[in-house]
Amino acid sequence: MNIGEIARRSGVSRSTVSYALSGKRRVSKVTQQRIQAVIDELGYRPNATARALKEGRTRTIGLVIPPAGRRLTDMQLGFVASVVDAAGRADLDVLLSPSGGEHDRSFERMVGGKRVDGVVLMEIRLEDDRVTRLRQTGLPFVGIGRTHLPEEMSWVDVDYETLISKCVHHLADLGHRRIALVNRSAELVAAGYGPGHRAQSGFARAVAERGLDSVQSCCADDAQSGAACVEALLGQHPGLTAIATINEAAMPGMYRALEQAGLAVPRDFSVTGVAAQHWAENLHPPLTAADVPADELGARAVELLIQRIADPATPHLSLLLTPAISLRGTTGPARPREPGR
Amino acid sequence: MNIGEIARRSGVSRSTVSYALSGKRRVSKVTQQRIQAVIDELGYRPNATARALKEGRTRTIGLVIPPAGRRLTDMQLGFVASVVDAAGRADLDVLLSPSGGEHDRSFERMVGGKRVDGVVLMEIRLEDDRVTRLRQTGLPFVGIGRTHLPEEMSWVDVDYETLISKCVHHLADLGHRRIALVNRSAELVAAGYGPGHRAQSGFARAVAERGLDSVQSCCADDAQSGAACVEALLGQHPGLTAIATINEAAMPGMYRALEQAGLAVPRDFSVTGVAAQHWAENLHPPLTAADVPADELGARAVELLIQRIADPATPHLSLLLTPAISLRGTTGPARPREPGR
DNA sequence: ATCTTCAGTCGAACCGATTCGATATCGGGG
DNA sequence: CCCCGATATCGAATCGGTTCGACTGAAGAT
Repeated sequence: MNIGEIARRSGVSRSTVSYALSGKRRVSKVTQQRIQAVIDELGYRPNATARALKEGRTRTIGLVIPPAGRRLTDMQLGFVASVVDAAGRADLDVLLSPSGGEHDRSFERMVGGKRVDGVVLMEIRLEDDRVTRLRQTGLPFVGIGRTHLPEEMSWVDVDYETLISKCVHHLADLGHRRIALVNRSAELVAAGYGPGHRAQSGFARAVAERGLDSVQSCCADDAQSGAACVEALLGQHPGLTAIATINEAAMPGMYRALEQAGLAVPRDFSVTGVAAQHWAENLHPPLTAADVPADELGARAVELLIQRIADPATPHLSLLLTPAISLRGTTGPARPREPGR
Repeated sequence: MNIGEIARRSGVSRSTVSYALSGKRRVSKVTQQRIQAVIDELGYRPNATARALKEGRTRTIGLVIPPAGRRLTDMQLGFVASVVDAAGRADLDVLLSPSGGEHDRSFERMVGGKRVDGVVLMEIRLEDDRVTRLRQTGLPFVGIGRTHLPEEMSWVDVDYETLISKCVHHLADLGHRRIALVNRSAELVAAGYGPGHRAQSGFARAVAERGLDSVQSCCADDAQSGAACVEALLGQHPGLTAIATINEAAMPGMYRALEQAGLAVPRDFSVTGVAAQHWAENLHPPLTAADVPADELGARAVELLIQRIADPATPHLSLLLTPAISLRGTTGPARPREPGR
């Protein structure tokens, strides 16, 4: 059933039906009603594909998420949920593409085939092939995250560098002298994952400023790895009294390892870092952390994208958030660990 | 840049370019190469929308997820991830629609506008408007979950009824005489959410068979509610020694409440239920539970859907999984609770 | 030399909408 | 009575592909 069928049954031309539907030209009241009656009777809905072809836009945005296999972190889930939600509010559909670096088929279908009007890109690397490709096609896009040349794109991001630095200063203020950074996985950091690198440099800067002893450590995105990582850190660095981390998924395991080592948080050991607000609040005990408002970021990314789609010539905009650290009681004054603990 | 541009630059007709690309008719070697050279030079990719219009299929499937606002459970995330993954392997794109009951705009766009070749429906209710609508349009669909008339649709599902019954029997075998079911949220159950109802009836059946005392309780999908729920249960039912639950998100809170009540699991209190395998394993302590293979279910749903898309006349197929209970040590012999605990 | 066959290519129709210019009809003004 | 303008509607072109039937020319058969 198509617009021609409606036209025939209403005894008018296809263009009249189209105008009746869109209201872009006047249609007489009787005709309008006759057409509407037929439409209601048959339950007609215009074919979105045909409309997209003619109009040159699909009313769909692409959302590029990390590739299959890895589970999304709570923060990433927050991004996805809020992007989908914000898109829905703007009557845009969302096409999902799980794709990492090199030309993924689904990414290429989406971008090359012009299936979407714009793209929200997650988990951006300092050098990112997908950004290159998007720029080359001229398709509007917005990053949740940014490359090493942030002026040349639109993005929203969390200032991991400053935040981790703040965490370190907070710990130093409490008297901690030896602090570890627990980063995301080694592969991710090696691949140039932005937050991983920026956390490293913020951490390095702050420990230098405060003259602290420090350890950097990478950890896969799951609880077991988190536990193993902390266990190793405790064993190898007896003077360690605090951890700052950006690895959400590892946090529960980190707590567990501390508990098993007989270290109470925050009495014997302090933990802080950066996490989605929802995640930090729901950990047990709730984590003192810089609360990333994932929901807001995703919505903002969509706003920027909609703007770029409307006018691709608009200058690049960006939004760098530096949320405050919420004190929830997982950090406390430094207290030397007893040997063996 | 379109196929006409390629044709002009290669000095052939548009149809020849099309045939060169699709291989559906022979094209001479020289022409083939000339066309390919132009395509490579310009980086041409056929427009997916135009192709979809002509072919009458979009090579896209819709995935209907629970509406915005509620966070997805780990199991639901597993479904989403595996559906997206399986679709990608079949070179299908995934269009996301967060929509619950009554005519959501995004659902209507997707289904009414024929934006997809088929739909995977999550979180199905016993009576489900979306199923009605899909059936009416004739669009192929597969449910992850089923209505109260399962013969009339294709679906994959977990046999919550049997599984919860097994959990109860397992607890009864260990000597527990008073058992609570912690269900999903009251609103969800009231709305006719399938697993909620089936868990209720499986529970009721099993406690009747074993002549047990029982309590049924609903609980919102988050840790805090889980804690509150268990606290209330412990207070109101001193004889309670075990819980069976299907509420993943509440589990961490349930553990916490037990701990705070001074009850050790499994020494003083037993917990079991149904959860995504990954989730049960990663809880601390790991939960004795019927392990739902969420990844497999999603993939199977896509397989069924692909089949229905290829031949919509094919009889309905379904897959009801009843995974075994993995003993991970959160259930043990019943032991009377001391008063006040 | 004529007829067949076949490989290779072209032109046109089509998918289902939107949109522009043209046309028909009608009432009112001169 | 004729002309004008407004209103309502129509027909055709268009978006960018795919596909079918027809056409061309050269090779092979008779």
